[in-house]
Amino acid sequence: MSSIIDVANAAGLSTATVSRALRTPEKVTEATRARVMAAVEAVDYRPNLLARNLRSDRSFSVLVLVPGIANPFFANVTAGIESIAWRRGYSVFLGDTRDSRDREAHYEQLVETRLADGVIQLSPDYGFNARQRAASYPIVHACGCELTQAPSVRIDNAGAAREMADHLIAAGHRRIATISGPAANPHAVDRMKGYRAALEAAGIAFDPALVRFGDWSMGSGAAAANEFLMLPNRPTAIFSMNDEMAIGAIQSATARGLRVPHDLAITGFDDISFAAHSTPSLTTIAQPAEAMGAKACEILIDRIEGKAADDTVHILSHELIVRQSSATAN
Amino acid sequence: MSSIIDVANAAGLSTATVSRALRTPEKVTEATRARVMAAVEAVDYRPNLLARNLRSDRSFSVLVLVPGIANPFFANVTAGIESIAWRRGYSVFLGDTRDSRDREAHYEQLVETRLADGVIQLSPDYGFNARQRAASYPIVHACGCELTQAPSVRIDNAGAAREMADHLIAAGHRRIATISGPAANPHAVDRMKGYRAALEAAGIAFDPALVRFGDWSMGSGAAAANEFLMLPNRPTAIFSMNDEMAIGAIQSATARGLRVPHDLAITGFDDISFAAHSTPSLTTIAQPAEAMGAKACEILIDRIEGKAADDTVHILSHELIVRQSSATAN
DNA sequence: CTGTTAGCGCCTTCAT
DNA sequence: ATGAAGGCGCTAACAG
Repeated sequence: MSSIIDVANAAGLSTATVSRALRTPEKVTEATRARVMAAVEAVDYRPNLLARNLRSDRSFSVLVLVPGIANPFFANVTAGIESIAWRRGYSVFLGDTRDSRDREAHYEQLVETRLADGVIQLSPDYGFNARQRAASYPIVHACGCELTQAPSVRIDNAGAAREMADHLIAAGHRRIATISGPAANPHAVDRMKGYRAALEAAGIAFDPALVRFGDWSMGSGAAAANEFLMLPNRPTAIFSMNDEMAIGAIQSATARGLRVPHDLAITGFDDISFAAHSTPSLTTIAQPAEAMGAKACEILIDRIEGKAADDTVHILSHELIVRQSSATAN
Repeated sequence: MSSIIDVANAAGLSTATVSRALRTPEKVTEATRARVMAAVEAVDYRPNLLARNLRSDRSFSVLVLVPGIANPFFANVTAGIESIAWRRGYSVFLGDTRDSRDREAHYEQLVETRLADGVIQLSPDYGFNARQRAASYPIVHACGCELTQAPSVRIDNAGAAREMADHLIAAGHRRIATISGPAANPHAVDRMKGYRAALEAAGIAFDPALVRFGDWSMGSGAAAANEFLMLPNRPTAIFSMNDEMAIGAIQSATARGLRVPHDLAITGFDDISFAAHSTPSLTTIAQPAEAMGAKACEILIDRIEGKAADDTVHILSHELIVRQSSATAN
């Protein structure tokens, strides 16, 4: 593997000149630049970025901490991150935490050992927030909750949930069940607020029997729906806090011979690609997943490079997408 | 940021001894080891891995080239890769090629510039295979096709497609349409072979009118199904070459008032998580996505570390999963 | 068992 | 505009 020394020898120049010709061409004669390029070609030179990074104490890579890359929503956020990182010349380390605090901590070592210049956190988890305060390196949250501190990107989860519940109420529903995420999950907490606010505004009493906590998986959504449907006075609508659980709920309802939305309306949250193609298609809240990742990545790299230190909470806009699963019965 | 020198000073030892105490504890006294540990603690030392990697000319990271991380199947393969990389102390760079040759080439620079020790390729693309031959660094294919060279991991795509078509034929179908991936895609080519072999064995003439080429997306599956269903003599079954297109096909069929599987059987390929929860649930071929990624990663790291240079094609077993979408009519 | 020394490949003063 | 020299932080000889 040829080094810059080989190029220098081949070109009859010093390594310093070669370095300059490659990195700051304007500081070098047109002629020498050509000589260097020829030499690079001749010895098939590729800079050793390990060395360059050591020298500059920068790695030009960012770490993305994702609770699970197999989750389509997070995968989309990650895709948004990658697109910006790519454009700005950074690589991305994939840190799949699998919701494990231990794994998360291990991955943070990548930054502390100089292998990454900063991190983008996709989990809204509190614990990490707390430690973040003490962190000496740049962190940006791409999927924040109300309590997430700046710099961060998020949507108005409570507001979006409120809109969805309002939508169901407007369609005439009074018994609206909800399939929440894990009780302590910040996104679930925020969305629960919106759900309850909508009920209250409509004068509908909150009924704990109409709340079940899933784990965001389709199976847990199916199980929750089954329980709701065995209730003596069963709900006429189910507001699920993500699309996967809603899809599971549709499956349960259909298996019991119920027609969605005629007998039971079901709504999701996120608008993953499968929402538009489920049977029936799923009414949901569209989150700008890629844009959230992209924005977070822009902010992070700006920080890393010492540009304007954005210290705000960016609230991107969501959108209620009405599809078949909540269409007004007729 | 404290360096090994700070630790050495704090402990009253040389940097070499500190390094040894940390990396090869057995070469050092119990007592000095304790002193070093205390000093590490005292100055809050974290090794600079940029420096270590330069010294050893190794990066302890692998690059995964994935056509699109938002694709659930590839996301699962990637998760399998990450789990092994994690276990063996490697980090993973996410190289999302978005099916672009240009992006792929750029990402390969990570290896050539010493930032990654090897690459795992998820695309079965021919072009890359060709270049691979000349590559000077370790490459392993995780989702190979028949033409993919070793070392690689794959399933028997033709065999699996054959099984699926046989399954439909056994259920009494004679007009079996197929929604293929892009015509030149190696996986599509392999699966087409199996489809045609099954027809031939059953004495069913191959009908080009029953073949449509999608792009693996749900939308393309829906469009293809629509075309099939407008045919004067329409098919009674559709064999889709992935689950997404099958889900799109279910949507089209249902929208036209057809019942699946009663009026039209539909099958997929991959067994992504949504296959089991679609309405109706989807008959498909289960590919061991995580295991494929994991195996490929094991092979790659073994190569990197100079262990047994596995130079074989690993064919993992698939499984036909029969669900509602192809249940025998009754 | 520990210390001294050298060098991985690059870039950046400091000279010229 | 170019060259010489030093050093980023670490570890692997080589001595002792």
